[in-house]
Amino acid sequence: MDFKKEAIKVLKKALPKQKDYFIEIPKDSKLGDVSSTIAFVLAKKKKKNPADIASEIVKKLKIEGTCFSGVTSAGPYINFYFDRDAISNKIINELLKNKLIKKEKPKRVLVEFFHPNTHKGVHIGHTRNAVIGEAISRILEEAGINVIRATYGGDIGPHVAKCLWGYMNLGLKPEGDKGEWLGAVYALASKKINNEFLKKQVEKINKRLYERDVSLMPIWERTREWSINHIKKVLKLLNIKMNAFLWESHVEKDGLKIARQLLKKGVLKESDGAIIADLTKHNLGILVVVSKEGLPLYPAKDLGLVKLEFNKFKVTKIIHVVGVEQQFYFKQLFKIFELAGWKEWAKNSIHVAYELVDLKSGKMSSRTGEVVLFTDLYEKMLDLAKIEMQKRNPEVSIKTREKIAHKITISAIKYGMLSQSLSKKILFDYRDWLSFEGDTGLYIQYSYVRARKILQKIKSPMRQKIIIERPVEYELIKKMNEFQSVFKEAYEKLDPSVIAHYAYRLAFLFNKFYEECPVIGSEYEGSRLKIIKAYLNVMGKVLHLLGLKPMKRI
RNA sequence: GGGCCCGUGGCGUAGUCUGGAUAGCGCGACUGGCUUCUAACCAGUAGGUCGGGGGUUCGAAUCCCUCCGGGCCCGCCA
Repeated sequence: MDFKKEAIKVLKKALPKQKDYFIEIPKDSKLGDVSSTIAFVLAKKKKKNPADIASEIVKKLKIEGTCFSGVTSAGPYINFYFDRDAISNKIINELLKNKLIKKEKPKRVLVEFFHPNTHKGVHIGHTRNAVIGEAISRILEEAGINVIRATYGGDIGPHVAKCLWGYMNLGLKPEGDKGEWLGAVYALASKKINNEFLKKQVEKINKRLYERDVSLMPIWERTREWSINHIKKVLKLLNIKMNAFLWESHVEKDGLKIARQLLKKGVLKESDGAIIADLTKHNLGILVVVSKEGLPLYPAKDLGLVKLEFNKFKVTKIIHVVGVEQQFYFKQLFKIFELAGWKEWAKNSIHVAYELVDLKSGKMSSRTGEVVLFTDLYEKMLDLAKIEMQKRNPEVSIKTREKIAHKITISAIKYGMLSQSLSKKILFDYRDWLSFEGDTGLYIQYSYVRARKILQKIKSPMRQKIIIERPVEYELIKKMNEFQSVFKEAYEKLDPSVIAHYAYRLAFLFNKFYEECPVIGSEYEGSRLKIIKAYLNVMGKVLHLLGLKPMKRI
């Protein structure tokens, strides 16, 4: 139900010639459900007092037969009021049909996200990326799009060479999760490799990797597998199901070939023995594609990747969820697509940029080991959730408690990563994250569980009509009515934080409703039951879009 | 030198695209509310030059200009 359109219909009859009716939704329902500031504009033209104009307009407005029950002028503002019961019935009935979103024509889109490298740890920066990517995937799916989830990681190159150097020379023994342990080896090796002699050794290993030196392959394959297992473990904990794992080692050869072809075609050129893209004409500087050693750099690999992604997966669009620090790089890359004559690929490659997760001490660095690993955060939060569960619900079996604690933890991590705007850095602090109070994932889940519990306990049939007894009921219904426009905004911007912010406002109003409006045994039981059902529909959808599993109990 | 982003109470953050009626919210502090649908909740109090200055406008946190502070990117990492 679009409130603004309803108000425009009424205004149009009295003022047919206007292009814009300056409609807005007042923050405070006391000031109306919809309002117009058109009097300001007309006052200026006619050189009259806006308040007088507003009251003149109001006299001309006819609301009989519309969904409005009143319209008044408050100074220069024209405020429309609904018949709360009637409009609430209309909204709730719409929401109960559960067709909340209009589906688009089916299309195939590839969302590329997460991007952990092998031979390095999976840290909370990767986690933000993964959670954003998954939420974007779900938003697209909700709109009717067929989504391919893919992750693309570096399993070859200097960082792998360093790690392998450490593995072969530092005499360390694998312990615990071997993939995670490799991350530590990488950090230690980075510290040790501090002179030209050792750097040369690492360079040699790197070269042998690209040459697929048979003496190095078993060790590379084995360690790579450890990392991939760890990466899959993290994805499982986050409940993310990837359709494709793409690795640099799969695309680097083809990428190199393409780079050489583009060199021949004159799209790329040679400089100091390297192959570069000279984009200075386009104000995009210079990008080195192949090193003077003849090794494919990141851009070359991306050339191979884009071909694989568009051709193999038959998608019309690729969304790259990658940190904002690579924004300039993606502009360069997409420009190369254009210059190479791949117009469709250039047009349909999108970079969704988000800010990084930093520590209070500064940037995270796998190289120095200055990172918060995903598993560290997860385990600390899980322990806390378990302790709280034990305090609150000691009667519940340990097994059930553990399951619930896991869900609480994942909800908190995901919501925490999503509720901040994409353009804002997350300054990670354990004190903030080790709390399940206030604006957290648990708050959202808690409101949902409360709604569910009431529903379970009610046996009486649903009353046919909504009766608004308390203002909060009306506020909650209006908030639920916003879902479609909120979804549309998130979809158009490819920004899940829009949904997360909405989730909090919605849960906030529900908790208030819960506090103020007894349901079971109340004379409004039937009406409120319907509100709760609608809430479960809307919040259920919202939780899903955020990648959260709706909880049955806490 | 070129480009991008951020700056809102002690801390964190929404609102900025699309200007509108007293700038929302969380944490922290203080106060009150569980024999009542689970209080990881709710209500209330204190706390704000919306980084500074100029401009546009009937009206600016929001648009434009400028300055300040912080972060990121720009030839052989990814």
